[in-house]
Amino acid sequence: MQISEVAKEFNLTTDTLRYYEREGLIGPITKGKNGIRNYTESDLQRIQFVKCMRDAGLEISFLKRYLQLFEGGDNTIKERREILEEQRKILKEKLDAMQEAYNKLNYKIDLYDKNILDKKLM
Amino acid sequence: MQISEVAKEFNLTTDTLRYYEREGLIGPITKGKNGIRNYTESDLQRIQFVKCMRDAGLEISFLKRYLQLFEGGDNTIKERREILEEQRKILKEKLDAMQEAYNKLNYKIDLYDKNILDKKLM
DNA sequence: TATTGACTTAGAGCTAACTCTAAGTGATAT
DNA sequence: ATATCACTTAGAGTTAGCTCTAAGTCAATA
Repeated sequence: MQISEVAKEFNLTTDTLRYYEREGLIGPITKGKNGIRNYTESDLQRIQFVKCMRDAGLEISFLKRYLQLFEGGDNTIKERREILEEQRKILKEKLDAMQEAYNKLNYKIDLYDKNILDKKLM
Repeated sequence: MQISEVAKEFNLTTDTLRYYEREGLIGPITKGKNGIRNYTESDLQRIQFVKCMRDAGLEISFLKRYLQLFEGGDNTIKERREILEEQRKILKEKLDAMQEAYNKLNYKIDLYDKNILDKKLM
């Protein structure tokens, strides 16, 4: 599969895909003798994972470290687990903060609908 | 209330508080004749709102626009409601993406705990 | 054969949101 | 009186994560 198709499939730009590769999040993608990237099924699986985690706001540096450990084989399992747990904790905190803001927005919109705005509160 | 106390209370830096003021998210904070900022109760309420929304990832440009409309009085109510709704939608999408990643992390950690790792999956 | 269009590279540029620096003021503690 | 400390300003610097530019290759179509 060619880079533009992959980009389309995952709603990324080709620049971003090459950038992720440079950063070591994916690949290196094998190239035909014309130098053109050809993405395999397992490349796509990896991109899917990266995309999901990036959409949730996980940092590239974390993903890079985790995926490098993954390449490192079974003796990295313990550390991998730790990293995942640490990221889960960070994610949970963000989720809670966002849920709080979401509730607040809902409440506010409700006040607008009921026309009972307190002029002192934003 | 003095800037450093406010910073402590909301877990922000004094730099950030002055930055928010420059950007028009809060204030202008009134100053004593020595030029030192003195935050009022209503300044704190506003900072609380801004902090909550920023923690959820809402952009400064949105907050600025919303709060300026707020200053504009009752004839901005319609537009304010629209902005809130637009931001709620964006927030909902992010929340969903994060929930998905969170579930995936939970699942993965579970696999690590049960020692049933598929070597092909990250 | 000429041009179009997708691909390649290295590296520069951009944006949001801070964060820091330098130079200065003014009140309090020794 | 001198030093310390929190505050002030304008403006420069930083970071993450892209995003764009320029120059070039190659295959397919007019």
